[in-house]
Amino acid sequence: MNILEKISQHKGAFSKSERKVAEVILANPQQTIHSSIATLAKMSDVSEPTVNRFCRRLDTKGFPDFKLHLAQSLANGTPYVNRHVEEDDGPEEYTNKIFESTMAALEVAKQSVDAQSINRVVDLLTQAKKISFFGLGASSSVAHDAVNKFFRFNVPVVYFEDILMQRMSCMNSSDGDVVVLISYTGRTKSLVEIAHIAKKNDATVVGITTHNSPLAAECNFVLGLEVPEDTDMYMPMASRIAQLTMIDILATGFTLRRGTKFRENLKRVKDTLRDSRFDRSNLK
Amino acid sequence: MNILEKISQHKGAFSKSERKVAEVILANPQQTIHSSIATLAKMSDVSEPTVNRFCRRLDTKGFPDFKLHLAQSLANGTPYVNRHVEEDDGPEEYTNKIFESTMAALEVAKQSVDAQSINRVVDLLTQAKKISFFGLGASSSVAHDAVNKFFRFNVPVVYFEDILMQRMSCMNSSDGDVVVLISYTGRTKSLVEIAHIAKKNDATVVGITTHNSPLAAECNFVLGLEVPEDTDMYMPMASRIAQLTMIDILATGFTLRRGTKFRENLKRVKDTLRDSRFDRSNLK
DNA sequence: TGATTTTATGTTATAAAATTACAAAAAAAA
DNA sequence: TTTTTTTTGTAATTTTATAACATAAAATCA
Repeated sequence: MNILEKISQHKGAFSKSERKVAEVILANPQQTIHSSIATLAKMSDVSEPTVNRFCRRLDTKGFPDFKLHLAQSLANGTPYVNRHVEEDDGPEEYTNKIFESTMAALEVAKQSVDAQSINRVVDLLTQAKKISFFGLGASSSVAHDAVNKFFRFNVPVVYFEDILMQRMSCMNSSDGDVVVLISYTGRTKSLVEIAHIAKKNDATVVGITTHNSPLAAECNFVLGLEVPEDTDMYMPMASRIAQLTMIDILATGFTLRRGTKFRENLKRVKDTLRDSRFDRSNLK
Repeated sequence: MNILEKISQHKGAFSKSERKVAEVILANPQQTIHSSIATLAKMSDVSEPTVNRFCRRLDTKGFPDFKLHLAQSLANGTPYVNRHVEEDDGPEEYTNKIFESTMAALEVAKQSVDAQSINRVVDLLTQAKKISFFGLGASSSVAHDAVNKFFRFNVPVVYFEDILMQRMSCMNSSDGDVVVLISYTGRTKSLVEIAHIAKKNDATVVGITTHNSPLAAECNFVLGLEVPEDTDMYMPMASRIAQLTMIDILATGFTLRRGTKFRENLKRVKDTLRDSRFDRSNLK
């Protein structure tokens, strides 16, 4: 948990002197981690023990421990300050900001994920007769990517872009089939309908979506993903990336479950690509 | 710069006792940041000043400063230790490892990227008569995603999965057309051929790939992306994510270049989706 | 309101931690 | 082997952080 955020949230609960300390730290966090307790006390115009008490109120063991937490918060890809792209950012700025906000989003997504559910879904997938991946809009390419991964495993995988095809496919599904539905908002009507159809036909429906969404309600299993999305750009960005990471996790879980021999098989699948590529030796 | 990496690189230059310290730190970095110099000295079986000298050799001001650096390295998504998925990892472990290695890969990719080239490519894209996105295998879904983004901008965008269609499309391209080719290795033969064809027909060819690859050699502009890929799993993972981030960057650059009015238009595009979704109000 | 209790803050003292200065030991060079 | 250089440790000093106590401010209650 980012300690800078913690400070600003906690602000109301501080005493007058503690608030002085908080303000100084928030104003120059970078300088704080290189200061001694005496320096910080002087800067905040309070006594040294007050600074110490301030640190303890934030559940740290004391000033040195507090500095450690602070240092980590500052290092942590998740910068406290707003890293949204702004109107007059140059290429350097927006490139860095997008990388950073993507990493920050992954960090948040990581926290929101539940390993137990993942484990159960991996179970399902390894036993599935047929696996379908459907998504619409930005999530369509995620489904596309999922097929690309899972078809290597020599399981029947299905993917359609067309909603009618998706519908028909679900209509034909049956017990033992797994349908994975991908949606950031979980509010895409036709996807919710598909979930309903698939469930009626005894398929197991897995949703990669937000908790408490209509889609989540229709699914047998939900892999919740909470991702902060920068809406200034009116495009889905971080959400897709988190979804793809989830696909990676499922695929990895799948291969682990199947054991070593299976992995050798994967290597062979990969090696068949060799002929389609230029040799590494004749590179330069 | 990650201090843990620095330690292991620097290892040859350490003296015998210093190496002892290095080993103890590398073995339990998390514990180190919560230890005093005395504890660490005892653990390493050296004297306290030796630990202090060790810290200074790594260009830190002393032990406390060293701990700060270490804390930051540990916080920093890029963990030094091998975060590859192992045979007997449980769901909790592999989930966290995949998130972390993805973030680490993005950090590396971020360093490898050149804002100048991005700026030039954004220029090209805003002026293009037609934009094509092609990729094969795992990069195919990246191209798919790119179309999904760029078609919103009301520019003619083209995307085919089929290599023959890709070829024909490039054959028909001409001056003012931009062809974006996506490949992690940059060694996929048919993609290199396509690059050649497109260039011959006066299209501008942009490659999202590794520097020094056959594909890069064929392109007019290269957006280099160096991504560490965990090859244990025999599947592309981090590379796609970095490529997608690059697409986000290009799309963002594009909208920024076009100005505010254009962005209002984007909002309208997004708002047309509203009817296809369940209202947020009738959620629960 | 004034008395009393609680809470917040500072002062002084103490302990812990880190660093410096110097000396001894080990290793390398002559 | 002797001399020089480098490495390491011991002891002293300084810096830093915390504990214990005291005072001041605020809040509660009669």
